[in-house]
Amino acid sequence: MGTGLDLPLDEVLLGECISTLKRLPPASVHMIFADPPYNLQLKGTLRRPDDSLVDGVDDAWDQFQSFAAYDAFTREWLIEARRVLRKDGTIWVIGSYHNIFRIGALLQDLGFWILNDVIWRKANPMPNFRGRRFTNAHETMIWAARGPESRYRFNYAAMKALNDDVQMRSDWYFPLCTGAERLRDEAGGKLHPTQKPEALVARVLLASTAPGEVVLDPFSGTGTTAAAARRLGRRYIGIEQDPAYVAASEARLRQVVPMDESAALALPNKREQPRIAFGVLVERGLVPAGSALVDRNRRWRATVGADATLRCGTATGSIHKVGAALQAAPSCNGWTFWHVETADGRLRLLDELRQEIIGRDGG
Amino acid sequence: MGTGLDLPLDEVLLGECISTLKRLPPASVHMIFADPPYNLQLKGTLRRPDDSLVDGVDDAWDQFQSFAAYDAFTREWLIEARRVLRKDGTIWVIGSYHNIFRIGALLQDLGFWILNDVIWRKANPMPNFRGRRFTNAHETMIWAARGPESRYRFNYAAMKALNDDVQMRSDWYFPLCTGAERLRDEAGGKLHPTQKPEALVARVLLASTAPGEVVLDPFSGTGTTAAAARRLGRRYIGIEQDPAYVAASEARLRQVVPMDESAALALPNKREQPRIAFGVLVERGLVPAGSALVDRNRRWRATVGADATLRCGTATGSIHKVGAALQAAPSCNGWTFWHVETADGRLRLLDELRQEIIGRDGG
DNA sequence: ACTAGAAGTGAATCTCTGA
DNA sequence: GTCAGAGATTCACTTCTAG
Repeated sequence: MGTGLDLPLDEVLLGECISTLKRLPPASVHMIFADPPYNLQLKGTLRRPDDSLVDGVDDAWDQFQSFAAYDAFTREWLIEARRVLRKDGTIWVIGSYHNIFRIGALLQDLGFWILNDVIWRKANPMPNFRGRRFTNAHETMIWAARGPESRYRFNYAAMKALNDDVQMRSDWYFPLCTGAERLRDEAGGKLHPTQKPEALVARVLLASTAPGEVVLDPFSGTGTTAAAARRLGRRYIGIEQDPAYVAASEARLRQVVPMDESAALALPNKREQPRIAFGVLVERGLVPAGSALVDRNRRWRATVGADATLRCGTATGSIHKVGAALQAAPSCNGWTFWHVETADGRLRLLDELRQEIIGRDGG
Repeated sequence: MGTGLDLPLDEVLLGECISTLKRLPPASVHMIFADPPYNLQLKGTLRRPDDSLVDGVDDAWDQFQSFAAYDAFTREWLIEARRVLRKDGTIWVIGSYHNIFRIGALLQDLGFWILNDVIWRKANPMPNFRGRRFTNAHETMIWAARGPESRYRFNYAAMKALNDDVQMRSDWYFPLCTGAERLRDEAGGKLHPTQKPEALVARVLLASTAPGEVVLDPFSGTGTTAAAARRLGRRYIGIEQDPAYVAASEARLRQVVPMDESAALALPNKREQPRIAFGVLVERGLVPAGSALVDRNRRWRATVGADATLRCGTATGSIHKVGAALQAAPSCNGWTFWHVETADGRLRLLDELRQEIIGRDGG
């Protein structure tokens, strides 16, 4: 056991992933974005949990050995990631067909609850040079909550806004990280083999974190997650075992200018807005006691009581209950069902009146 | 041990998947297409915002006690599938995030060699009605050879021809199986809860089989694989445990008219309409978060958020909504209303920037 | 006959707060 | 922990119905 750390913030920690994770306090980060090694066969740098090197091998038996070693490594860092994750936090893991199936199965085995798999469709993938397969034009990200009961964060309204007011789908289209964004080594080549586009990670952060929350990347690499977090006003912790990448990250992060707080703030979900009781509208005289509410088609007309209950025929109760009863529906959102009639005969939705109050004094 | 079968051709066999597979001779089929149970684990009922009921998959065949039970079942049918597959044959398995990771890991564990994962992007997926996740807009197909040394078939030229003479990518865009193609029960409802579009399976067959070769579907359902195979001049074997589905398949297959290969390759390849959201301009930095947009007369100035929402006074929302709110108009096309200011003080319409992106990579 | 609008539907792990 | 109640939530496409 190494020395435990208080939660270090806005740092890229130099160290091996699993042992460094073990030094972080439990239930301390809001979100984890992980881009783990894809496959031992390709890289040859995979280490067993005891830190011994796994040799590249290609016969069937050793193939199995390799998968087992990869699984052991994956299981161990995922266990630590789950420990470090707050109860209602989520994890994102990106991979390709070489490793993502093993990761997904282990996530499920360890109790994580998959929320979506999200496809990164590459605008400019590398072609298949030998013409023996389909162009490998995507990677897969798994988004999972800590468990099935987690009350995780999903910035639905922000994602919808980002997608021209229709729900964001599970397939995302982004170009590869190229050009000026790509970090270079001294020879002008790419510094890191798999640097991810910052825009991809930014959408992940925008979807599943709030400004000020803490994002952990256990395979930090060139610091893309940290850079996106810093730009969007999130706190970050990176873990990276290669000192050259840590140094490059730090240089990179010094160049990142955080955006204005107001720009980083996403459109709030309606559930997150302050709750206004219908009674407030009555008390403030926007809907006077004794006045009438009608539905969109003026099919029903209900009377408002001084205690903010509605009455329509035999139905009595909250705006929701009466709306549901009249339509014989299992439920009804009274805010978007009932209207007041203005002096000139137009209808105004209760929800509009509520929005005015929220806009005026924040509830 | 049941009685062994000679290879039955162009039949849908009535029987349970694993025991029926065991009766087929080894190394006898060229390709397997499998659409196994997804193990959805749906709990309650789900209603649309209009209170209508969603008809979920609640069939007994999709119920498993645990991941372990699902894995045991999967392992067993995959072992038999591998036995039945010819040495140079390939297998396709389709699934969603509920099951595909387990299937992929087991394929690897059993010695299959993954060639690609292919994404079926749905043109018209069911939305996420509660706004708690991304629209689940795709399913995943894994394509694997029997082993790493297999000399598998891949009809590279045919795929390229189908895709306007560029390499076929690993993300495919198809609509759901609806309308006249969808088999109906006596009440006019869907006969099978998960019938796949024949066009999807047809592309699979065109990619990885030759005319006259034998295609096996161990979860035949309504016989989509058989129908596609018959239409494309391949031989087929289906296995299906529900007699009603077997009967429906046979009626369906009688209607299928075989076509020749050149006609199949000349089929129109419906392309997706490129749709650019304003969020794409923000994410790619063409309109950076925190920057300002103005209208033609510079009467209004709005700030761009990281989620592509605009903010101008109390108005917040999409470029369209904020434009409408400021003008007190019922609607507004934000693309032709808002401008960015260039360094030299000129105005550039958002619509121009969008056209540049469309021209560059189709979004 | 044609068109506009309404109705229906698809592999879905689909809420959250406060008492 | 449970439970009641407030209240948030849909896209693309096909088929049907009314005019």
